[in-house]
Amino acid sequence: MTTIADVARHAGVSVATVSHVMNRTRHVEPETAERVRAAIAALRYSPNSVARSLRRGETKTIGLLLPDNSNPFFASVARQIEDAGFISGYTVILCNSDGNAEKEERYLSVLMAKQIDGLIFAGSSDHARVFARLLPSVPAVLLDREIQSVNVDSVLVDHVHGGYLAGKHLVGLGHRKIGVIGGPRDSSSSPARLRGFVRALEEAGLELRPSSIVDSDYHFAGGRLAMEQLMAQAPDITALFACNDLMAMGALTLLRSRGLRVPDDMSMIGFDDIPYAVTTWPPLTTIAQPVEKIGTRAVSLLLERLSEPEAPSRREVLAPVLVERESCAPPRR
Amino acid sequence: MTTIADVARHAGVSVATVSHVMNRTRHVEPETAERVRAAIAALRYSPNSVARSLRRGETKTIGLLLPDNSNPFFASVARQIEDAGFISGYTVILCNSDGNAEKEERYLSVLMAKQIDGLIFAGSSDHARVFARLLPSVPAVLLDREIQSVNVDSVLVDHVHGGYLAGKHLVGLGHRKIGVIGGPRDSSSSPARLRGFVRALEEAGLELRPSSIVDSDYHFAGGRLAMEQLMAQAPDITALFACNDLMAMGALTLLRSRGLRVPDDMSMIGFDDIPYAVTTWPPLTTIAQPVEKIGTRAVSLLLERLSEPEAPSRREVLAPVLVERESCAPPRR
DNA sequence: GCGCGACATCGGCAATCGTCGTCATAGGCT
DNA sequence: AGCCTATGACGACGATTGCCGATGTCGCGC
Repeated sequence: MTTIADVARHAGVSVATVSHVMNRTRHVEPETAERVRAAIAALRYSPNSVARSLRRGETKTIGLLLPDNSNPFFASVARQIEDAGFISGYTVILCNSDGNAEKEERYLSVLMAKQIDGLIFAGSSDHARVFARLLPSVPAVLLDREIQSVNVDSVLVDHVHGGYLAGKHLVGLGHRKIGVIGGPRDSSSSPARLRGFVRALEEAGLELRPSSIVDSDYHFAGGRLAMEQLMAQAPDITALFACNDLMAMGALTLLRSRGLRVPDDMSMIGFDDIPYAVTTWPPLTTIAQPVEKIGTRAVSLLLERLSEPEAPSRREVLAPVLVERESCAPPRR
Repeated sequence: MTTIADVARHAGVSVATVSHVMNRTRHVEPETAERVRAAIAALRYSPNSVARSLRRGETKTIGLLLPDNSNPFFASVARQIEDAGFISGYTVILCNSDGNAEKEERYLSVLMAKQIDGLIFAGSSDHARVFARLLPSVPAVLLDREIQSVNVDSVLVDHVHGGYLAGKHLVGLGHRKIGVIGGPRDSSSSPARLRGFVRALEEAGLELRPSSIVDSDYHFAGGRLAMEQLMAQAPDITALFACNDLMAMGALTLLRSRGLRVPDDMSMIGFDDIPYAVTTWPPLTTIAQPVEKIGTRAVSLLLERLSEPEAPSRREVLAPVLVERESCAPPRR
């Protein structure tokens, strides 16, 4: 390891001068500066960020804590965040909590110990506890959650509106008996999507019978299972709203194995617009979350807070949009 | 920020004692230790990892540099690596290079400056340069690449064998005219897969006509396009080998839009076994890469090297396996 | 034209960030 | 006296930065 002292010696100046040359933090005689730069190049010196962080009190690192980076939705968000962060000179530490509160807490402790400059947190279920203890001590941006606290901003998606769009679309096509596959009850998103969906039905004078809704887990296999149960409970439905695309895809598979065709026998709409929604047959009509925006806005909010720690906390609400593909049609019966 | 000195003061001992209590690095009178622990708890003290890293010369951090974490294959690998690393007390810095050599180099510099303890690198194309300059200075594990160098291990998948399995499977079903959609020529994997595939054909006395192979880019849209071109160039093929699942899925979509049915009119086999391969209709027969193994083995190799820096470098070859689903059948004509 | 003080320019010393490990020391025991 | 045992003091680790000192430049008054 070559250090700044080696460079200083090699260039015949003090370490202070080397530091000032690197950081352009005060004027240095051009000739001297050149000598320093030559020494840096000759020794292939690269400053030790750990030492720098200790001294400066900032690590140029942000923590990204989410349930599962292999879920395509989070994968995209993570990608956006990593990109946006890197452009601004920040590096991202990736953490997968599986939505497990205990894991979240462990990760948070590690991240705090590592002195991250900021945190982007996609919590899953109930973690008010975690928040209360740890969050306010580091600038943070919450995804799809909010708490009232200094230092914590939120990027939210208007799930209620998304659900409403989904309902409106199906109702508009003429469907009257509609089934639903819900996500986890303790997620922030699924209940909201449902709420909006129900409102759309009500506006059309329809109601959602308890028998035509089955809760599941946001996964492919779960969607398949839920669809099976739904067929048994509510065989007369002509359309389906799945609270995310993965479950919609699972449901699609089940329908096909039963010889039912989409959209002829059953219309189907999902939520998220993951990249694989175009991959099914028929391509899935869905409510798109603005993934790129979520990531880039989260980073922006975080960076702005870093530069202005005392600003009032902000919540940014992004609008989902309906993406019509080919899995919805008017009912035949 | 509370520091070890605050704890020492609060407990009425020296900082050395506090440190030794935390790290169990020398005997401390139980009573004193208890007092120290109480102080730690009372002050909610957590040691500053940055200072610790500077002092100890290790950061408990590994860098993960890959083309794109939103590609489902890499997403899964990243997940495995993050999990395995965390269990052993390591934290992961995520970097996306897009396979761009310049970006790779920039990321590597940053990672080195941050004093990562080790690197897991899924390089994409030509980066001998990058390697030569930077790699040997940090313990590293290469995914799907190898270079001869101390300090660098490799986890490889036997792509040749995978391609061979694919070819064998199609030939075994009776196909004689087979099309291929290739990946990027400069990737490490695609040419190898092709090589194995061709060997399987040759063993059956078949040859791969140049007109029945189209190169693409490993993406969904690329696969769709390639399939279109292939239909024009080689309309008589009865089966297709796509060098990855995403392209297979694209091809599938195109076939469907042309009114062709899989596997009745065209058999199709992919490569990777991404989670969405079960999601298509029909579910995709494919050559599975052992994703979990890739991640966990990479971490193991890295940790072993960290504990034994001078050990001879190792290459670990993992075997892909055929996963039969429903996209292949004997030819009808 | 000369002498002197004010001021700008440039570089080095040393303190500092928080932790850990080595060496030193005080006390109690045999 | 000699030897443990338990703990404390202190100097790295590598970089940044406030402060001071040395040198050079300039202007002014006589």
